[in-house]
Amino acid sequence: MTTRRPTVVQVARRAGVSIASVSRVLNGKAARPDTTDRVRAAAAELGYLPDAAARSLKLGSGRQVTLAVDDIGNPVYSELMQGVVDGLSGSGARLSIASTGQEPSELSALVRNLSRGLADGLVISPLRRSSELLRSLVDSPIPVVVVGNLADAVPLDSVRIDSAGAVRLAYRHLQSMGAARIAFVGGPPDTAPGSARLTAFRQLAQHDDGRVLVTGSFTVRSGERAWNKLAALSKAERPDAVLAANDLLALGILRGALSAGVAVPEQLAVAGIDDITFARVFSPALTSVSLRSRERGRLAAELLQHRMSEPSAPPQMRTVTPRLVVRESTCRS
Amino acid sequence: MTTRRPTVVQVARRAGVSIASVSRVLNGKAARPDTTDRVRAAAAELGYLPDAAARSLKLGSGRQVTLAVDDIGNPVYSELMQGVVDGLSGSGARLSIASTGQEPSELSALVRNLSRGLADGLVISPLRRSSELLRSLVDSPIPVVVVGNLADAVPLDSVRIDSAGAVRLAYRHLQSMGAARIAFVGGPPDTAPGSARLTAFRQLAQHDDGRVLVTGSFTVRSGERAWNKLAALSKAERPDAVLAANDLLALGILRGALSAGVAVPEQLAVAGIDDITFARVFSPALTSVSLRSRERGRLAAELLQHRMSEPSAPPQMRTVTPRLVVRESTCRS
DNA sequence: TTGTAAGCGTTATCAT
DNA sequence: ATGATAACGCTTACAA
Repeated sequence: MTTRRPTVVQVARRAGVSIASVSRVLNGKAARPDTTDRVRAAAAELGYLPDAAARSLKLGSGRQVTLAVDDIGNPVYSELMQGVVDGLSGSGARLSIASTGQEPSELSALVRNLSRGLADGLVISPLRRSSELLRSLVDSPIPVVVVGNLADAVPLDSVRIDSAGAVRLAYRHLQSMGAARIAFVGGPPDTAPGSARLTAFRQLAQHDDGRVLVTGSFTVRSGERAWNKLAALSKAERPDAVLAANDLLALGILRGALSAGVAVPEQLAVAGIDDITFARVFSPALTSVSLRSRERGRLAAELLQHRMSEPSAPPQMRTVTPRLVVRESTCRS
Repeated sequence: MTTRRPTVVQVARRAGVSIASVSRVLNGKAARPDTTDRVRAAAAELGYLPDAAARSLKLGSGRQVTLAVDDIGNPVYSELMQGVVDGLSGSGARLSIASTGQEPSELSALVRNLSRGLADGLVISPLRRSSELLRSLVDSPIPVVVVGNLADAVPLDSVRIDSAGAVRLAYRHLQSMGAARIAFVGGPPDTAPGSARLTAFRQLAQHDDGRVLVTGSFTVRSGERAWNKLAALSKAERPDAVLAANDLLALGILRGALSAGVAVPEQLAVAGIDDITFARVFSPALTSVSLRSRERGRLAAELLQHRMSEPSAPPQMRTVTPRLVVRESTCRS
C-alpha cells in the first residue's frame, strides 16, 4: 500500500553503481554495456519511475502543457483539445486543462498564476483578447502559443484562421442555393471571433439587405432566442436563409425553426461555422464551414514544442484554410 | 523576456528577512505584523509565485489531479470533466487530462506511468475493467477514485450508478408509451457499461420478444450501422421502439430512421442513456436517462480530495440515482 | 518570533 | 566510464 516509491538511490544500490550512473543510463547517455544492463534490470525490478517534480525542479522545466479555454462545454474546444493531444503524443508531454467556465474572461488572472512546474508551456484560445491578457501573454515566463488571429505586431506564436474567408464561403453558398434575404446571427461582438465574423458579414452584405442579429453567447440557447426574434418579423422581412456565427447558434436556430414547423432547408436554409462533430448527425444535417479545430490544436502543439526547445526563435504563424461542408440544412439533394 | 523568476531568496532579500520567514508568511503561519507586511509587499513587487515543482518535491505531493478516460471525444466525458472541475474549484488543485483516444484501452499502462509530481491524485472512468487495471489501481502509489461500479471487494473509492435501474426506467417508459416490440442496441459487451446494460435489458425483456443488437463501439456510427440491420428485418420482426445503451448510439438510430423516412416517435420510438447536453437539441429531442455525469465528476473530485487529505480512511462509495428525461423521441406531446 | 540548515529526487560538473 | 557532490526552490525542524 504505502510502499515508498523507489528513487535513484535504491536503483543504484541494487545495481551496485552510483546514482550518477543510474541517471546517465536512464537518460540514454553512453555507459559500459554491463553497467547499462544492470541499471536497466534494477530499475525494472523495482518498478522505478523518475519523480517528475524533482526532475522538473532540476531541469527548470518539465513537460507539462496547459490548454486554456473559456468554455470546455463547447465541443469546438473538445476538438481543439484532441488536436493538442494528437500533437503532443509521443513527445512525453502531458496536457492540463484550464477552463474559466462562464466567468467573464478570467483568463488573464489564470495566465498570471501559472507557476513553473504546473505549466511549462501554454496553448490558449481566448474568446476575448483584452490588452491586459495580451500583455500577460507576452510577458509570460513560459512559452505561449495563441490559437486565434493576433495583430501582426504581437510577438507570439499563433495559429490563425481566415475568418472573413469562412463567412464568405457560407454566404456565397447560401446565395448560390437561391437565398435572397440572408440573416446573420452573430455571437458576442466583444469577442474576437464574434467581431471578426460580424465584420466579415457586414462587408459581404453591404449591398444586400441582410439583417443582423447579435447574441450574448455562442450557445444553443442564444440561437433559440435569436430564432424567436426572427420569427417575430413580418413576413416580408423574414429571411430565407440564416448564417450563424457558429454551429451552436445554428443548431439553436434549427431547433427553433423545426419546432415552429418551418421546413429546413425548403423554407429556411441554415448554415453554421465550426463544423463540430455533431453537425452531420443532426436532422437535417447542418451545413457548416470547418475551421479544422483539431488540426489547429495539433499545429498549436507543434509550435509550442518547437518554442519550448528553441525559446528565442522568431515568432511563427500557421494559418488554416476554412472548408465548406455542404449538408442537408441548405440543400436537399 | 528571459527574466529569471524570483525565488524566496529574492523576496527575503528585498524584505530584509530570512527565507524561512518568507515561507512562513506566504503559507499563512503566524508572524509579527510588520514582518508579514514587508514580506507581502516584497512578494507583490517582485511578482513572486512559488515554484510548483519545488514545492511538490519538498511536500511529497502537489495538487495535481489527473482524469483518465478512454475517449475524450464522447460528450459524456466532457461533462464528467466539467464536474471534476466543479468539485476541484476553490481547492487550488489543477486538473490534467489523460485520454487514450480510440486505442484499445491502454489505461493500465497509463496508470502505471503516472509519476508523482505529474499526478498526485487520479480520477478514472474505465470502459473496460481488466483485472490488470484493477491491480494497478489498488497498488497505485497515489490516491485513486473510480467512476464506475466496482466489485464490493475492491478497496477503492468509487462513484457508482444504478445501471439496471437506468435501463429499467427507459424500458418501462417505452412500454408505457405503448411499445410492443422493444429492441435493444447495446455497446461493446466487453466493456463495463456495455455488459451491465445488456444484462439489465435481457433480464427485463426475458418474457417479451425483445431483439438484441450488439455494436462495436459507443458511437453514432455504430448506431447508424445498427439501424441498417434493424431496417433489414422483415416487417413482422421490426421493433416499434429502440432502447440504446447510450445517447450516441441512440442518435445514430435516430439519424438512420429519419433518413429512411421513418417517423419518430410515431413509427419508431427511440430512447438513449446518458442524457448528453445535445440530447435536447436534436429534433426530435432525444428521450434519455440521465446518469448525471457532471454530478458524478463532482462527487469523484470530492472523494479524491478527502482521500488525499486522509490517505488511510476506509474506502467510500457514492451512488447516483438515474433520472428519466422524457422528450419528443418517445412521446409527441 | 526569527534565522540557520537540512533535505526532498533529480541532473550535471568535476575529479578520478 | 564512473563516482562523489553540488544545486534546483521550497518547507520545516531546531536553535537562538
